[in-house]
Amino acid sequence: MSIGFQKNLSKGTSGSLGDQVRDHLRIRILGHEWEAGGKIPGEFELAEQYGVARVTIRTALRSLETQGLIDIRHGSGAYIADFGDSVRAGLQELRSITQTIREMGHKAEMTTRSSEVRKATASEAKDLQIDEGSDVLHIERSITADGSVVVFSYDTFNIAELTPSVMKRMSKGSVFTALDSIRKHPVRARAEIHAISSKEVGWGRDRPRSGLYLHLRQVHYLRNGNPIFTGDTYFVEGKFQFIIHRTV
Amino acid sequence: MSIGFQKNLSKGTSGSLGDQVRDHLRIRILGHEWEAGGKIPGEFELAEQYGVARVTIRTALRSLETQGLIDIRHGSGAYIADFGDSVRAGLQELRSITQTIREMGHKAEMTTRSSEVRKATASEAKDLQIDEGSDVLHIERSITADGSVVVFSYDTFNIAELTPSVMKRMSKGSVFTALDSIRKHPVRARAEIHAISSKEVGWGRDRPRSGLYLHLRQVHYLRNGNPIFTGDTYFVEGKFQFIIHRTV
DNA sequence: CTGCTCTGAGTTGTACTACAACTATAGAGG
DNA sequence: CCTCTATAGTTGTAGTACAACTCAGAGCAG
Repeated sequence: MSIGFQKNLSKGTSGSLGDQVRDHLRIRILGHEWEAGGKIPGEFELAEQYGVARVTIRTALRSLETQGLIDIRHGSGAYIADFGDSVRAGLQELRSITQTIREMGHKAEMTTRSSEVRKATASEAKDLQIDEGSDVLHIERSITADGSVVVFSYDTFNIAELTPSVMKRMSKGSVFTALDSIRKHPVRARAEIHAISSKEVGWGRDRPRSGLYLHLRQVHYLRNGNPIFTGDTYFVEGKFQFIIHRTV
Repeated sequence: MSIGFQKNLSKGTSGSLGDQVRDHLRIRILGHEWEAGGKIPGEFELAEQYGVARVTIRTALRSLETQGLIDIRHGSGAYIADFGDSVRAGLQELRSITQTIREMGHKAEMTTRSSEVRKATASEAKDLQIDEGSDVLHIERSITADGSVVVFSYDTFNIAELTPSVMKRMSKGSVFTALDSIRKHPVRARAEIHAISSKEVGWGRDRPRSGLYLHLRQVHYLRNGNPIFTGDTYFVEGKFQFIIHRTV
């Protein structure tokens, strides 16, 4: 039985066949199609399901193994890595925060505090690989899960990579889906992680008393290696469970 | 020209050929054999260098791409991801802390504060998938880089997986190299990340004033899926630069 | 000379086949 | 009941072939 793969998913997915299969398999895994520790179908059967060659399945599985989602055992099969439900909030997967919150079963809302075009600072120019003083778009937002603030973010975009319509979109919804519409979806990010205790970060009456945050200083890159935007994201400690899967 | 691969590296490496090639290529990449953004040899040439099939090279490259070390472009080649030097401290790579410190060019020292066999708590028993009250080995250590404390760690091992000689080794050197000697090297870890401000964590006169730590709550797993040890690792904020590469 | 299109060599992506290496299970034999 | 062995099933590696894509250079039009 074929899944009718390319036709069903040609809109939402992109990249090579192997990448499409990987993304589709990830959805099936996170959707609990197989129980934790359970065995997924063999490579031959998956190849038949998707209507692709076994080598294509293998590239997808290899990627999922490196991400820690599955465990491939020679001569036996591929098994769902037993990490419990928390796998969904994997830090190393570059995904929309709001979307992640929603997939965990909570209600996510985003509020834009300010959005302005200004000149790049020295640090921003260096990260974005542009000249100091070039125009950048700076956005300050907060994200809530089930009504309580979990994230404060300060993002700065290289305006040369954007279009006016995208800039408008970003104030309303997810940054990632907005960038997706002009095929400028970042495929890679480099993040520095810090613990910080500060009263200066958040705003509003819902700002946490403790002032304790997990701070991600990020630079997002396109497939061609160019940086598209940089930002400081502050996760309110205790409100957002951060999981990371470490592999050899 | 062949690298004489299997012979040179059969001691230090393990796993499939693809894993060995991946590990060797990672060393070459981190050793700056190619400049950032530069192109590495083609798959055919690498296959010839290592004396393996192209499909084996591809599995290794695919893994390195998922880890964010390289960027593969269809019809063009594989390029070194331009992240600067900081790639060496990648959080998602499961490696010895002391070894990571040394590779960054600093002097690493480890001090064991205490090492005792006791009964597992409920939480430890759950993480290690053993019965509550089973014997576990609990070790408290601190790690310094260039003389200043960067890490306090509290680790708890499932004693059933250990041998007496390994337990002695672990008090002296790296946990990972000790476990390697009995082929119980963890291949995967699940870590929760927290920001914490506490005076209770560290000890000694070098304990940081701020009490601000990046807290990793980890469970380490063997290839067969069994947990081998769990632990709380506290990184002194500001002393250790944490980098994470996020990919789609 | 400048700028454009097109061609072609080079590279990665996918398909197919074949066999080696390994695993897990069932069954024979003690 | 236990141990060993045979065997079917699965992943790992090799080899070949071609498709899809990239990039630089040749060639042409202006």
